[in-house]
Amino acid sequence: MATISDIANKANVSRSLVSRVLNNRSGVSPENRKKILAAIKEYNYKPNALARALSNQKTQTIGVVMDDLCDKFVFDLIKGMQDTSEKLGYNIIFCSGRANNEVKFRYVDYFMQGRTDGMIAFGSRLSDGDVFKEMIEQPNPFVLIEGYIPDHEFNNIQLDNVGGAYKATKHLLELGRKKIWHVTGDLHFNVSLDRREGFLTAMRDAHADINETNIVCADFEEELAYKRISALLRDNKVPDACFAGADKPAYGVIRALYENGLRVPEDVAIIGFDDDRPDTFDMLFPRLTTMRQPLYEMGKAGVETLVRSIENPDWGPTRVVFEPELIIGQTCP
Amino acid sequence: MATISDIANKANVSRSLVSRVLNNRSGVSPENRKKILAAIKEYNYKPNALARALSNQKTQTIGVVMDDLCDKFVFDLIKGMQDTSEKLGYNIIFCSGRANNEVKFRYVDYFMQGRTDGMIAFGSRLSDGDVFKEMIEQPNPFVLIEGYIPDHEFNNIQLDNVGGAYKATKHLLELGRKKIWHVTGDLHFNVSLDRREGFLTAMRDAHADINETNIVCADFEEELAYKRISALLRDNKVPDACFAGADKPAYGVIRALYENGLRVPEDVAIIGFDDDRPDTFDMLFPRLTTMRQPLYEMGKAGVETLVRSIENPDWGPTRVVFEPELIIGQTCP
DNA sequence: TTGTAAGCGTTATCAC
DNA sequence: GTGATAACGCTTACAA
Repeated sequence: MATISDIANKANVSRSLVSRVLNNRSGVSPENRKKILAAIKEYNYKPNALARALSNQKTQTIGVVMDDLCDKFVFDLIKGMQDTSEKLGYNIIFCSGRANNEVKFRYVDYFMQGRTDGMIAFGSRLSDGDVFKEMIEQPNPFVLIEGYIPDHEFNNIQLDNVGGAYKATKHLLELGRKKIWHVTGDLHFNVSLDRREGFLTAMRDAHADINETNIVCADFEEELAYKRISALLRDNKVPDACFAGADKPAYGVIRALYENGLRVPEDVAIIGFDDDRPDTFDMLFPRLTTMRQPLYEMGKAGVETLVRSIENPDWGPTRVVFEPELIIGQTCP
Repeated sequence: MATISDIANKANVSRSLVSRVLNNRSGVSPENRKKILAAIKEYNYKPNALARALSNQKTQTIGVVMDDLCDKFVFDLIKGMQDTSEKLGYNIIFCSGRANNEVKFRYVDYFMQGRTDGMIAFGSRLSDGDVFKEMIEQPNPFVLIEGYIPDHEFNNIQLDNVGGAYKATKHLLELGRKKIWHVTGDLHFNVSLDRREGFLTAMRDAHADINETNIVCADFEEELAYKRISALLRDNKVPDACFAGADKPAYGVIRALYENGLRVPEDVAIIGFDDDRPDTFDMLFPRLTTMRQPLYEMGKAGVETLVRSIENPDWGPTRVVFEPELIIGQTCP
């Protein structure tokens, strides 16, 4: 690999002059500039980014650690982060812990060891707490999206999951439904706990009869929701509405209801969460009523917050909370 | 940020000793090792990876440029690359050009400027040719998956798209079907051209009547395939089989057929390509017969090939071609 | 076992 | 306009 010294030698000038040309600075005679550019071209020379970053103390890069890169649910988040970092002049690179804490630790460290100007972590597994604490104890700028740590101040982008679940449940109650079930997501995730809490609060606030309520856990899985709800229906238990903590299980619920001769939304109203639509066959199913999560905007806010921290270290920690929006589909009357 | 000098001062030793401790090398007295470890802990010190890489001339990192990170089709590819780089002791980071050539160029450069030990690019847009040529002209190790450049030798992981399409078409012919249509993917992608070529060759080899054949382009889109096939059916043209250059359009074809009262597979047999299943509702549709692309293995091979090039620069360029596998579903009789 | 000094490829300061 | 020289943070002969 050619270095700046090779170019300097070839052009018979000092490295400083080459550096100036590379950085488009003035103070180089036209002849020298020409010679230098020629040498750069001849050697197909590219400045070494590591050396540059070491000297500048700036990588112009944002690192993102995802819980899992392979989940179509996070596409909009990724797009929001990409578009925004693009606009703000930062490179953005992604990696994922594959739902494995040890790997996640490694990548947090990886980014923090000077390779990026700051990092963003996404996820809300309860077990992420350790990883997040690691981030708090080091000096690089960072932003947590979705995840949080109690009793600490840091850059944080959140969705109001409790409030969203409350709103969804209230919507069902206002439709006159009484026997409302709740299918939770994986309870190892904070979002699931929060949504359950919002559901219960709304029920209590409305003095709804919790005796008729069944809460089942479905791990965000369509199939599991299908099985658990089917089992309840076989017991001759029947709700008149169901709030699912995510869209995938909501679809499982619908399938179980169909197979038991129940109509949606006439017999049972359904609300999901996330606005995470199936990628094909939209057309053959009722469009799900759901709480939309503004993922694109959350990604955008994450990058903006991070860049502000990078470029203006004196800004205090920023917390942004987004509100989920009720998307009216065809599964509520 | 604490540096190695800070630790050395704190522990009252030289930087070399600290370096030895950091790299788990012998030649440090127990007392000094202890003092050094204490200082590291106290300062929460992390060695700067850039400085280290600059000195070592090794980043222990693989960079991957995807055409688009936000496409669930590439999940298995990503997993294959992640698992394999994990096993081989490399960090792996991803970025995507968002189907934008200029951005893709930037990220190829980004990785090549010393930030990674080598890189992998995935994609087969015809317009990628320029980006790929850029890669050929620089000295860092790299692997192209799916993409290729005529008349050049380099590390390349390929799927035999021509052969796969040939096999798929032959399968339909052997079922006794004669009026076979082909729905292509986006023709700005090499894979689409190759699959069309395989289709045509198989038809010619079987002396099938091409007059009855309709070839329509569907850009990998379910909806577009639906529209174009619907239009043909309205013209009272009816096939007895259809080979789709991807699974998404295959589903669009099925929908159009259903709406026109045609049964699958009785009236029309369907084969897709990619084994790219819809994420929900599998159960309500006939399982598609398709040509499976071993994406996980391709990702694995990509990383293995790259690491071999990195660690053994004398190895010549390696080309690996995978064969698609016919997956029997319910859309062929 | 320990420390000095040179080197990795840049940038920036400051004489000339 | 130009070129030494030091600095960025780390590794590694080599000498002590």
